[in-house]
Amino acid sequence: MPTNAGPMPASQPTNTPGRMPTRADVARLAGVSTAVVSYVINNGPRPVSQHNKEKVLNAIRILGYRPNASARALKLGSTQLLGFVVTEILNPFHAEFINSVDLAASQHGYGLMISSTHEIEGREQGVVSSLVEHGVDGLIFLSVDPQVAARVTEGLDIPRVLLDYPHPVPGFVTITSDAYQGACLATQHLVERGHQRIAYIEGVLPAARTNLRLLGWQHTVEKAGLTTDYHVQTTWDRAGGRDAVLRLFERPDPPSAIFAGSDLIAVGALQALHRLGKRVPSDVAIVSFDGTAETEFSLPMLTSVTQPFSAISEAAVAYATGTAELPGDARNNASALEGVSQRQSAHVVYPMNLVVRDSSGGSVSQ
Amino acid sequence: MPTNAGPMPASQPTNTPGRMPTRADVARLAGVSTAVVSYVINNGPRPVSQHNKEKVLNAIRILGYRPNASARALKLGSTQLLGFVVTEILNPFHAEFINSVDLAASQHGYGLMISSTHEIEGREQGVVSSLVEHGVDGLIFLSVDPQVAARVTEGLDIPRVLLDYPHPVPGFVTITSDAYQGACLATQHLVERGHQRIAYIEGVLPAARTNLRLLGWQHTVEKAGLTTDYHVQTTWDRAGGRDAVLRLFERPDPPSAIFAGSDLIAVGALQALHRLGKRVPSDVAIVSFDGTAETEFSLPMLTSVTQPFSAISEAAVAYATGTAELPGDARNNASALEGVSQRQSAHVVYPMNLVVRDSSGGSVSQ
DNA sequence: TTGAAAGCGATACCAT
DNA sequence: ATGGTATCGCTTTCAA
Repeated sequence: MPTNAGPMPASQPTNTPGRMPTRADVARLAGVSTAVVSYVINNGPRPVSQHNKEKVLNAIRILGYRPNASARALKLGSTQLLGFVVTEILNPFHAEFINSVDLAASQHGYGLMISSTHEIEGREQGVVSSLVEHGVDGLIFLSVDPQVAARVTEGLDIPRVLLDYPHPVPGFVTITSDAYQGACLATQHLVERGHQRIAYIEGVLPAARTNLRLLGWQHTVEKAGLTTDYHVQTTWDRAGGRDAVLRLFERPDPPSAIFAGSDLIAVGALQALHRLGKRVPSDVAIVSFDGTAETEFSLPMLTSVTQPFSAISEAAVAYATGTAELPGDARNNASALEGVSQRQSAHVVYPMNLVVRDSSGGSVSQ
Repeated sequence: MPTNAGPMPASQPTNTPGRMPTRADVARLAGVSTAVVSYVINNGPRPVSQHNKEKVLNAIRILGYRPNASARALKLGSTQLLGFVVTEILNPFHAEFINSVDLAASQHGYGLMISSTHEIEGREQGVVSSLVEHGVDGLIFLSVDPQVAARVTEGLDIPRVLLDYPHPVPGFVTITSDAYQGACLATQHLVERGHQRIAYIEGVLPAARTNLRLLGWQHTVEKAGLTTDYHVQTTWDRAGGRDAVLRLFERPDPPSAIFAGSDLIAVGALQALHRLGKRVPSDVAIVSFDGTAETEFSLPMLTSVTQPFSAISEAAVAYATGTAELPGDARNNASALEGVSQRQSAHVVYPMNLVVRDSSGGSVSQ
């Protein structure tokens, strides 16, 4: 036995072995009523004398008492839990949101239940049911089809937030970055570097969704008098970026610059260009979209338009917890129709930023 | 002046729309008692006639009834919730575990509460308290110091699992891959390709933790009669890998092969080698450790020893939910000392696998 | 300022 | 096979 001078285990509570202490135990030990214990723990709604407050705090410490959130939730009808539904956790873009939503939620005093559909068809229903039965106070969706999100949350009277969706959806708060503006930023950056053949690689979007990145690229390219001919569709992952570049460079007159619809696509594109013996940025320049952490450690480092992950996540949590103020006219259509409380809608858009690194020639030719 | 006359009396005493239907509503509509409704929902513990069962199921459908997990948890003392504590979500190694633990948990019918400490000193206490107060039935820790995990869970009587920790810890189930064997695999692979100067780059480990990767590399290198001189310590991230390579190649006789302690380090190393004009694998070969998704899309693709993420996560969930069988002698020290139920311990180790890709010359020099 | 007590919704035992 | 009901831990109104 080493003479471990570490901190001694704090004096163990000497209460009944198998049972967690309850508020009644605290009250008994402190010599007060259970109501007073509540008042102390919640700082209200009634005042407590300093004397009793200390006795209660002491009893709590001695017993190692922890409030039971289930009981609290049952009484109050609020769990202080938020549900986060995502299609796939390993996508770094999603991971960024998971990270910042987790932070924002804990700052608001909320717990976060995360559920991935693992891109399994029809899994949304089960995932949401589980979350709802656990009593989440609000739901945040990422990369989930709004139609599906609406269907599986039908009849629920809790705030629902859709992340990264470019259109308003009745009954939801939609929060997104300005993909059009971001695409313009990215493309304009390449135009200004003198590129004439600027390609756009993207994954396939659901038909219902306006393709704002495409629009931004198109408008910017056209305004510069360049061709919109270099538009390739693929899948939203690394393999997609790789394949798209391979196709692009089968053409007689391949592009000199690429705007990639996501970081993942850009990383795959980088790999393909490397295989083809093309140098980045001297042979081909690239700007990516999203600005996840890996853009800083690709070869070369990726210039990208970045998502305001924190701002979006904070807003999402604020709405999901009911903290955020809705726009003034948002409660206009509260028709009280058939008594179904029509949840308020809002559409919030944040601007994106251009971060110049190496892949666009940012710190090479200038 | 808004005609806002305060909160509307939204609730009508009749078919109150704002209120979720309860078991009593179902019982009333079905014309049975609440007990019968329970028996139907839980398939027991008492039998119910086919006739009544259908009436109840019907009523549930009509009302859109959802059981209230808070009430259930209060009565049963079990939330069907697991807590997952991690230091940092954006680390792809962690994301792999989040993904596979989420999958395993939902397959077991459990919800997952995730909390990151965001690597903030002392944040573990608050994070665990929140999880515990929400009543999680078990806790899973990843990359959390066992001392800290033990301290912040003191006095708790729920299963605690430590992921990716190489030693048994009293009161915890520790689950890990065999890092020693993995390191041997990786190093041996480089030895067999004829490398004489094989470096090992790793991050700094807590002093209390046996450095199994280092041991595996050392033993394998020594057994081959090679030098153990190329050992560099850095940080466990991409920047660390980059810096370590830069240092390594300041030496007069730099290594011809690198075993990287993590994928992130390998990716940073790749970047530095690129800067230095070294080609991978022809000038320098690399094998990485972990086998996260990005190893398939680095330039070149990384040969790596891979973690059995699914197997580890499934075991973790099985233990955390109390489903898994503990080894026979694990309950030996149930001394019932002072009535404090001594939780069982176990240490589970899974083997790693070598996946050969390009960075080690795997598909280049055959 | 404090205590007593009525519920929140679900479970399951004790009756029938 | 079914109904009535005490109970889980906590919040808060009402009474003192």
